[in-house]
Amino acid sequence: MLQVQVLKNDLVSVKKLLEKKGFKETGVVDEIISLDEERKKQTFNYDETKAKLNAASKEIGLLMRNGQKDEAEAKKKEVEELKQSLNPTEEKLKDAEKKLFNLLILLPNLPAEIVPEGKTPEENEVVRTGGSKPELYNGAVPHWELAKKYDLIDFETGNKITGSGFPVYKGKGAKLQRALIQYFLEYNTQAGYTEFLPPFMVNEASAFGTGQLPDKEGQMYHAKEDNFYLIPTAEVPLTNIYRDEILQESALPIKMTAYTPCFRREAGSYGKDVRGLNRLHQFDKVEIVQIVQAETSYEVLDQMVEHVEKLIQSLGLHYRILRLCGGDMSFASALTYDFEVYSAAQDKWLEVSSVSNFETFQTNRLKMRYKDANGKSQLAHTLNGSSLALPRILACILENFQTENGIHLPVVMHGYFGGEMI
RNA sequence: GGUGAGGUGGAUGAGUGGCUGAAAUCAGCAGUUUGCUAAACUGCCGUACGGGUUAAACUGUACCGAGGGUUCGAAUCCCUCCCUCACCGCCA
Repeated sequence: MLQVQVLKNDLVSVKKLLEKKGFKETGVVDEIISLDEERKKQTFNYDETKAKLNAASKEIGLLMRNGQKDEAEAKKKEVEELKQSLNPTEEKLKDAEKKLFNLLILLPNLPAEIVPEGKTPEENEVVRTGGSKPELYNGAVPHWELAKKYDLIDFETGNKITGSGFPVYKGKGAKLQRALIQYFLEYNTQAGYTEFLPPFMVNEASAFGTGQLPDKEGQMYHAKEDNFYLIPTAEVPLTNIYRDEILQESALPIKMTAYTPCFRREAGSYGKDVRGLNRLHQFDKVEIVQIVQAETSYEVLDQMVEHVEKLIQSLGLHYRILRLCGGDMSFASALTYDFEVYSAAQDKWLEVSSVSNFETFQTNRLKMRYKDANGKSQLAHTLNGSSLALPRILACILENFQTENGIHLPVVMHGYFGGEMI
């Protein structure tokens, strides 16, 4: 959620930035500003009347104690009139506040200056490419066939017990998945991230805090009876750990990592790249989250990008890093880098990580602040990234390292997996 | 699921209608004192939104789990909901 003050400071640039993000109804911004004026005006009226009322009540108390009953009764009549005038003011105030809030939550975060213009994924900017493109042998096949051949993943059974997009990992497939999670967590904790194992369901306030609600309402699984949401990413429970808190500046940066399964309904994307592990309703992911001072967040973003890049490099995968264009970025993000890994048998780039700076967009909702050097509390910045999402990494490992004799795993995984080949 | 007890500032915890934005203690911050550490003493020490100011000072309102209600006046009384703890039942 943006701060009204930010909108007021530079109305023209804010509108331009919103348009860059693909938000067209910039008239909303004008409405917000006038509603804020109304809010202030009514706040003033309300407070003033309330002050008079409070003073009168105090007097009544005094009069009563002195036994001046008649005077007290007269005062009560006066108060009655004041109260009458308070009601409409209070209503106007509440109304303005509510309208203001409802409009504010519609606005996406403003994109950073270096975010490229554009509306579609094709307009994302390739920052750099790394690793080398694998040479496949003649009989190479896509990962879903390899999964079947080596009995690693059973999509049909997942279909039976739940539905499509809920694969069953089996034998060495399950073990490799576990080994990858273990490796990723280890890699993150060695870089100073504290490991967490958070709840996989969150309440409404948490889902709102990180921006999933109301923007992604239909994309989360919802347990209606308890009003809990299955997490679409560990970002939600992790970031919410510090909701409603004022942190000491010395406690920053806070660095967290967690493995969780992620649940996404993926409504509206049926039939699109859903083959095999490409797009699932439940998948595993190791996430990193940082809470930092405002001044350092872009530096930290670069560090996180580098952190993820090295992890992908260590797996020997061919990858590229994209700076997302305004139209392809998520609602809450100010700057996002996507990592895509080359899936050799599919001849496709698959997104395996998304690293973003949210600036104060989340912390404004979360009321997550810190006391700066002057003792003033200000909103912290939050960042997060995948490190890494499992299924597509698994798909690429299977495809890119397949040989006639089996799948030759990346060296770094040998120890974690307890073997070199599948 | 049943019964009982509770939800107060960073923590512990007092407070059953006005003198309570809230005692006290601890933690924290600043200072004084004493070779150092420690201790003692003094002061400060919630948040949000307004007014005010160059900035402060100062000042108004709201907030004692959440939302309603009673009252001139509510942390305090009433209602609804949420949560926590203890015991019982069920159970990984």
